[in-house]
Amino acid sequence: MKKITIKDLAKLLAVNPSTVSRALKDHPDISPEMRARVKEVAAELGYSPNWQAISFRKRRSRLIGLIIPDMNMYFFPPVIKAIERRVRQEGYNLIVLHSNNQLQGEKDNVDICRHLGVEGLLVSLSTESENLDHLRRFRDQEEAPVVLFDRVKGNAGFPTVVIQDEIATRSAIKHLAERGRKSILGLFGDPHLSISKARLAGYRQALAEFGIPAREDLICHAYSELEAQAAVRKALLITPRPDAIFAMSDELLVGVMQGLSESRINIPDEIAVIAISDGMAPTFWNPSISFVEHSGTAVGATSASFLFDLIEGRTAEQSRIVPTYLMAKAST
Amino acid sequence: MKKITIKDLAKLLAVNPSTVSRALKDHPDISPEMRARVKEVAAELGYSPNWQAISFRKRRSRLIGLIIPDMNMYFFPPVIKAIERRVRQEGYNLIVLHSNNQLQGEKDNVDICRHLGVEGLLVSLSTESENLDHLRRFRDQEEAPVVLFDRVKGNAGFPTVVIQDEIATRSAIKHLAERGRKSILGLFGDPHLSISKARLAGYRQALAEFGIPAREDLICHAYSELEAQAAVRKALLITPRPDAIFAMSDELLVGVMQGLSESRINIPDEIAVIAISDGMAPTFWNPSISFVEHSGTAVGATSASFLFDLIEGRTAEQSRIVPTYLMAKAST
DNA sequence: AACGGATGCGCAAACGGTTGCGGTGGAAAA
DNA sequence: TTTTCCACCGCAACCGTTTGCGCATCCGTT
Repeated sequence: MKKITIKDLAKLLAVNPSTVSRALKDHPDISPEMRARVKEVAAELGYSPNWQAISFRKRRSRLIGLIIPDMNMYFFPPVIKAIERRVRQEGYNLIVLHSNNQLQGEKDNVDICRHLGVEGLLVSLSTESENLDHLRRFRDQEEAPVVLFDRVKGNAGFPTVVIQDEIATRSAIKHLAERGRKSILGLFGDPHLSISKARLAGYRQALAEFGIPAREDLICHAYSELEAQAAVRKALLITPRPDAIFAMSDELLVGVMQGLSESRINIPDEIAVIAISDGMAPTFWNPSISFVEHSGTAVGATSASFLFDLIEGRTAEQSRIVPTYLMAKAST
Repeated sequence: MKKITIKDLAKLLAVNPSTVSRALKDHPDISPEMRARVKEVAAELGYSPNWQAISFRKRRSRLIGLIIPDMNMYFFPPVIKAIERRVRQEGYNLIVLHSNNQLQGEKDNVDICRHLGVEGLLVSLSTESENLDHLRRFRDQEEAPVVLFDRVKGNAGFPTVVIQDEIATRSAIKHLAERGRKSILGLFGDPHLSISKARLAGYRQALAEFGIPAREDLICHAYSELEAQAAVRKALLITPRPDAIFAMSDELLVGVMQGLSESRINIPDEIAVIAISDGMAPTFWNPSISFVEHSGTAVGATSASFLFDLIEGRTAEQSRIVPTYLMAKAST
């Protein structure tokens, strides 16, 4: 089945292709009657513009690149969904790429995006991404904006979208402190990540604020569920035993719960649990886990909107902050 | 920064663009010396071919469309990751679209794919997709293959990728029966889905095989975690109480566990639990849940490979089956 | 010496749509 | 009646790459 083109329409209507082109987009140079005729025939034959020809001619790909470190089940699914939605709203299309948490993978992905001529890049950094020159090169050579979200690097000269990491952590710790918890195990992710740093800072800050002495043996960094589980196992041996646990992410929360349920410790009587979470995982257990909501949907939507504002030159902001809310459940 | 083109190279080398084009792809008409010269200059100036021009000229988009009903956190993340990997291996790019479990969304997505000129379509159907004419039209008009995976419709004339639904279910029920469980609550998804039908069939079949009378009050269809939770709640009131639960998916398993932990029933002493799962969720609880592995990674990789085999005309198969394995844990 | 074939490159059209500019015709203004 | 002006449409170039074909040049064969 041969695709029908503007030239075909022009031949049928005995007019010039340029007239058809203009008529289809309501150019004022074309009479209303002609516009109607053209559109009628176009609709009849089911004409649909050749996307490749347009993006070639206009030198616009209408593509947005999304690079994520890894497709974990907790945070990125709603992010992707929200971004895809927003991107399509703007008439663009989304290319999703995984860096597998490796710098090389991230560089490769940037090259793919450059090759495809994407008009904007949304990046959640890999844990190896100390140096961001590959992104700078992309931004400068392609003259396309790059927005960092969630896993960002501060002061790197890129616009960023994050949650109020310190505040979110602080409100979680405050919640625990108000309930009389005094030795709070803090579980944080890769210490290279800015979110880990910020959340740890919030943790320390809150402890100080509520007069709880900070104990280094209650601060753990874990890279996976298993490591979080091991950290909890170890922490439970400390005397006196911690009376609360804070997990900075869903992944770590899962590890925490695995570690706790092993030793049949009662929540919240013996130990309270709170996390920063999208809100899904905390419902897996009984009692439900209290959490500070870190909405992937909100982060995704905000990042995409930010990117389009930059593409259109509508803003010069350096960062946007997604608010978080404390959701108290039975675990605290 | 102006992008450098073949014409630029040609001007610099004082040759014809066609020569440059051929030299870059080692066309035998071009002498080895010329090839070397061209490639050297190209590398020096960092020439990278204009993707839009190529896909326009060759009438090939090198795009694959992936339409999923909804981005749930359980099954699709590994599927997407595997597909993206495979697609990129073949030098293609992936467009991910969500139908939001609605027929209209699915149709819209197919139109987007048609418009983008995708060369193949991977579809996991929405629950509303009884009629598949929109996919048939796409396949016939675009002359591009369509592969249905996981949420498929049998006998619809499309190549499909599924797991051995009956066998997987049967092995789960067999596992329970061998452990002396006799009243097994079966939780299934939307009855319109072919996977629900097949798994229910496997359930009935296994019961018959192991001499357990089928009881309609132990068969439930749930559309969400909440509904699964409610179904469990209700089933626990039946006397005698069921001594096992089978959940056909991760989502339902979560609901089951929520329902069970409410009433503090001991697993596996009072009730055994088994599910068909990707393998992640079953580790959330203690004891770990036994499951029949339904690997999203395997389904994704198989689907993508199948699609490329069809694109290249390397196969005329009607379906591919992904094997499943019983993973016995402490819950049974 | 004439011929045939291979080798190596250039020419130009083509893909589908867009766009600056130019031209025609008719109505209004002079 | 002539001039001006605008509404409406056509002409042709152009985007970057590919490709069929043609045309030299050179080598080996008869």
